[in-house]
Amino acid sequence: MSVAKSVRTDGTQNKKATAAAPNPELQQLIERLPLWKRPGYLIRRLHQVHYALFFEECEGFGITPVQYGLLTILSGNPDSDQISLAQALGIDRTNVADVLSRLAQRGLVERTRSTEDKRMVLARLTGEGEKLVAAMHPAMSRAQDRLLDTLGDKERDAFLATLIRLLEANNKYGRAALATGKFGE
Amino acid sequence: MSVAKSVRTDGTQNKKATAAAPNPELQQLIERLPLWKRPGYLIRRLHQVHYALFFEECEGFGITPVQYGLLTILSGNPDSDQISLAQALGIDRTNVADVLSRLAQRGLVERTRSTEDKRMVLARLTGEGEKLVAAMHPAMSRAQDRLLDTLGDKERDAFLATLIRLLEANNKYGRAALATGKFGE
DNA sequence: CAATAATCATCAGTATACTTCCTTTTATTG
DNA sequence: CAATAAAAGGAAGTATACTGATGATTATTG
Repeated sequence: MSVAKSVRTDGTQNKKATAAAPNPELQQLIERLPLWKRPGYLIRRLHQVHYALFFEECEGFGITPVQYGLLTILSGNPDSDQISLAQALGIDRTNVADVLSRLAQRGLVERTRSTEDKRMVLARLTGEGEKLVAAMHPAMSRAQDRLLDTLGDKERDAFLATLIRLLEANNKYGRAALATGKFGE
Repeated sequence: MSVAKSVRTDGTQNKKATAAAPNPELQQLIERLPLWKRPGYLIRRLHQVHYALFFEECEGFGITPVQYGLLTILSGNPDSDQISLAQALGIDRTNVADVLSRLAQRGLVERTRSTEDKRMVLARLTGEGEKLVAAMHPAMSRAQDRLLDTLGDKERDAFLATLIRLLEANNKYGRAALATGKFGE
């Protein structure tokens, strides 16, 4: 079986994070595997973990995290166009169209051409969509809580604050830039 | 009057927030928007930011973060089978096969059937693959650094420690569970 | 040793998430 | 006001990331 030998030195060496990694086996792994020193890798993994938790809690609803995010926005902002939705949700506009079409196919969302601007397609929840958002909320919420369950209050708050700070600092990157407009008013 | 109309009044540049006093505009946004209270949402966004930074730094190489991660593992562990790679990289085995086939198509990776166990397909870097890993490393490293650039040493270390702690606690979720035995021992 | 179980890979299918190119509609301007 | 630019959406294509089913090979066991 293949065994790791001298692994490439990773240029992204930050100082060893000793605060919270009690498992010595894992600690050793982190030292030897270059991937575990790359924040991008860690974030990708955590993203996957969230998906897994979400599906575990929300099993039976057949709704993905992104779909639920979109439904949430529509719940507070009916008749939104696709580009506004994309900016609010932080995904690409073509992706919004894809997600909307799946939701529409299931009768959770309606789409209409705007009469004021015939370029726009406006989306809103159906009655069924509203019901599903409400029914699913507790399960979604549990998934969110479980992700950070292992942290104490202080560490959890610090983690969330850092996440938000990083997003703010890097807002300009990617197509899915945050729109600091007036959703939610 | 559609909400969407008034939403697209962005263009507000975020000013850099200090640690003590975050951007009040953003704070307000977080209060208003339910999504910004969901850690899963924030992590998804940060994941996207990392991708954007990665592509900005690594433009011209035509390699994605996941592809580079796989190349990194192969660099230290030639002739690995796909399931071992999947566990080391934290992605699904079917996905590993997809990524490998793209890398093989570009001549960066070779695949052979194991003679010992004819079920296994073993992958290794070609000379070209090795060269690319080395050539790309500085750019990849810059992308990783830039993601956390805005943080001070202390906050960065705390953030990484929490990330690792969360991954450790939730390792069991999803197909892509970390294998703590295979590599790095 | 044959039947069964476990393992590894592959295939088909779904859902994000993005790029590039294109059409339609609206806004701008010479 | 006609020519042009900008904006919204759509279509096609690529790359992750997963589920479920299938087939081939190896390991186990009755």
